[in-house]
Amino acid sequence: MGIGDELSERKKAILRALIDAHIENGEPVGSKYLTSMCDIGCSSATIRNEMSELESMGYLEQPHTSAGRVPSKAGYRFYVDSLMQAYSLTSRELEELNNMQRARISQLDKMLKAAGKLITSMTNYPTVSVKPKATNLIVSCFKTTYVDSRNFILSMIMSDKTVKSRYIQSKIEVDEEILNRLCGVLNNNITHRVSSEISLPLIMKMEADMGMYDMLISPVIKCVYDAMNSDDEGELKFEGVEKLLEHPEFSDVENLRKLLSLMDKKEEIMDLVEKDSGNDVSIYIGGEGSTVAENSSMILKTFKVNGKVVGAIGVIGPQRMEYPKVVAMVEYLAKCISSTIQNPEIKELKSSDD
Amino acid sequence: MGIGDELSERKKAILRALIDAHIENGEPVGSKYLTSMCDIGCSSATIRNEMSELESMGYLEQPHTSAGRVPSKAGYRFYVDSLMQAYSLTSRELEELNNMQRARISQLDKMLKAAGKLITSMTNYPTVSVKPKATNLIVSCFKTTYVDSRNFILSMIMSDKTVKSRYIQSKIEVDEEILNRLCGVLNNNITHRVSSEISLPLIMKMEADMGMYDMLISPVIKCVYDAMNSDDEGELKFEGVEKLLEHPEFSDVENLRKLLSLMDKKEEIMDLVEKDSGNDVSIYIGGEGSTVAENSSMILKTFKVNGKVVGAIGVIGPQRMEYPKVVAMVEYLAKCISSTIQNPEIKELKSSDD
DNA sequence: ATTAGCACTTTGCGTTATCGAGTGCTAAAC
DNA sequence: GTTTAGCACTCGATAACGCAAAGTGCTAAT
Repeated sequence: MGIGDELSERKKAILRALIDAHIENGEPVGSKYLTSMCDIGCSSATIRNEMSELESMGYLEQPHTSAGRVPSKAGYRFYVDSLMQAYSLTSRELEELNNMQRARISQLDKMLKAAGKLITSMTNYPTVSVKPKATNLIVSCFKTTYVDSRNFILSMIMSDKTVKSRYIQSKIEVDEEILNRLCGVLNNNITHRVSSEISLPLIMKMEADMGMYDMLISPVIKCVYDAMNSDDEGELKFEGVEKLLEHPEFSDVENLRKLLSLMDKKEEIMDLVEKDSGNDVSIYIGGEGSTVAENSSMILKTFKVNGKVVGAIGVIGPQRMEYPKVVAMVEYLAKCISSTIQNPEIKELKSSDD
Repeated sequence: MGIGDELSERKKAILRALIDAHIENGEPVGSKYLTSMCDIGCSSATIRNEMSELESMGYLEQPHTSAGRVPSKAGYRFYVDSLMQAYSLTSRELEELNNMQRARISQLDKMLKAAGKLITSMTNYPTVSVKPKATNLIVSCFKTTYVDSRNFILSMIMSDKTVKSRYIQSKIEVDEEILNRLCGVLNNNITHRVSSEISLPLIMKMEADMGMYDMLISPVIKCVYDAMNSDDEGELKFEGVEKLLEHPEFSDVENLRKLLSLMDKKEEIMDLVEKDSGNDVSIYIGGEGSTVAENSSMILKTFKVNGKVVGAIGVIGPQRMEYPKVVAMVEYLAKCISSTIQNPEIKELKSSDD
């Protein structure tokens, strides 16, 4: 880190107390207030001097000459990195979080959605959830299932082990044997190919392979295409945006607009997530040059499976955020989600005993 | 209707011109402005008299004594029902709309999402899309597909003809015969039952039926449960909320908060959609007693298949909305979507991972 | 090195005055 | 009888002013 090393213990204590106070009541904090509320063993004059130095070091800012101090971006940065005290979840909160975990939803999106709702309701900040684009999604195996002479199911086991199914109503009569043949043709020609490789000649070859049943190919190919490309885009979702309005910093619509500009920055956020180490909760303090707007912050936890990012969840809010609490909750829920997606088969089989 | 019948043609013309003007520039409209801009053949004094009457009839309101008039809720109501002129889409707009239609996405959710993005970008209002809860979703047929000795796919054809699939990793070795047996047990015991009917005794009976393979039942049942309940909730999504900030009425956060309270009124909106005739675009002018907040409006078009509501799409915004344009666009897109879902060549609405 | 005391600065707020837009009303004109 | 011109009136918006409160920075004393 290095940042903040030059600070004396007293400066750190003052900075911490000041930011805590500011987070709590939202107003600039003055020297008098600090002396009365916290027991740093010195008078307001001393604190004034210290604050003045903290300001010239870049950790604090003064809205105007005769106001108290407010944390700067660097101040918040140092606070979240080294200063803030871990929040320990109350038993009431733990209970709520565990309730959600007990629901044991099997699909990542649903899990993220449920977690998002929970975090939003518990913190009063909107949740952001990210699902990165599934790059190079390919079908590793086709299966057909006969339903009746006009209907069958096409199941595709994708390279990421998910299954996609399509119910297909056929124009011509089919039977199990024809479906097996179709399945074979698909497996021979399409598996292990990315969607751009499905060329017209290839399609024609498959139609030829199907002989008099060539009509089956075209609707099926359409489904395959659809399935391969459906996740391609990646998703960025916000839940509970309305909660922002309860925070006083957003009574100025301009602030709100700046923060919500995030909603249009899908690509940038995907990048952030992609680059994230994933080991820990990341805190982005907004400001110039950053994806997150001035006066805003984003807290994100990404999930990796086999070293690949498969999703992320977190909250957005004003820079003046209850970091300790939010971090604790995101961390806890993330741990639950991680353990669920890390070893899914165990989960599936274990669910009997609860 | 009846409402507005007592209005002379001149009153109607004045009301229409006034609302048009107000929608355009957002400010209270005075008599002078009306005479100069529109050619109703009379002077400002006459218009003043007419406006005064329109006000006492409830169609107009005066923010304060010395301001122009503003449409009341009833005024807007009458305007959208009878007064406003149809907006004809420009060729540029039609082109954009058709582009989207050409993409021909097969799944309703995806289609709604794409349509929503388009409407939002073309109108600058947020889109709302609704998917009602799938009531009494039951499995009408189970199919199993063998992958290898440790893995198989469970496909469920639901009562609404959609297919859901789950990829299951088994703790014990399986083969096609065992899977067929599992499939039979499931079909015998679960099909045509709603999820609440899947009781513990039933599960135990199925485990008994499976003999030494009873361990398979529990993970499978969990998937079944999951599938039956996954759509149960219904969905209410908002896209492009940030667009609201560009409209001056929302520089007062209070207005924004009121409008966005919709985001928490899932049930009420579902109700509205459920009760909607579905024949036409519905315009909800907000106000007391209504789900939609004061000063806000919602435009919705619902889709029915076989007389059952399967979804809805529309926009929300300030009461001062460009109704003609928005209605035209929603109507057009809705027509496209309807025709696509009415005759689905390939019917697929849900797969295991999206 | 710390602190008490004080002058200084700046915001917020309430008061007042002025301006302008738009109405309602009355009396004249069509 | 309907329409119109003219005018007094009302009310919000804006700016100017002064005052009080909060908080600082600095100086001098501890």
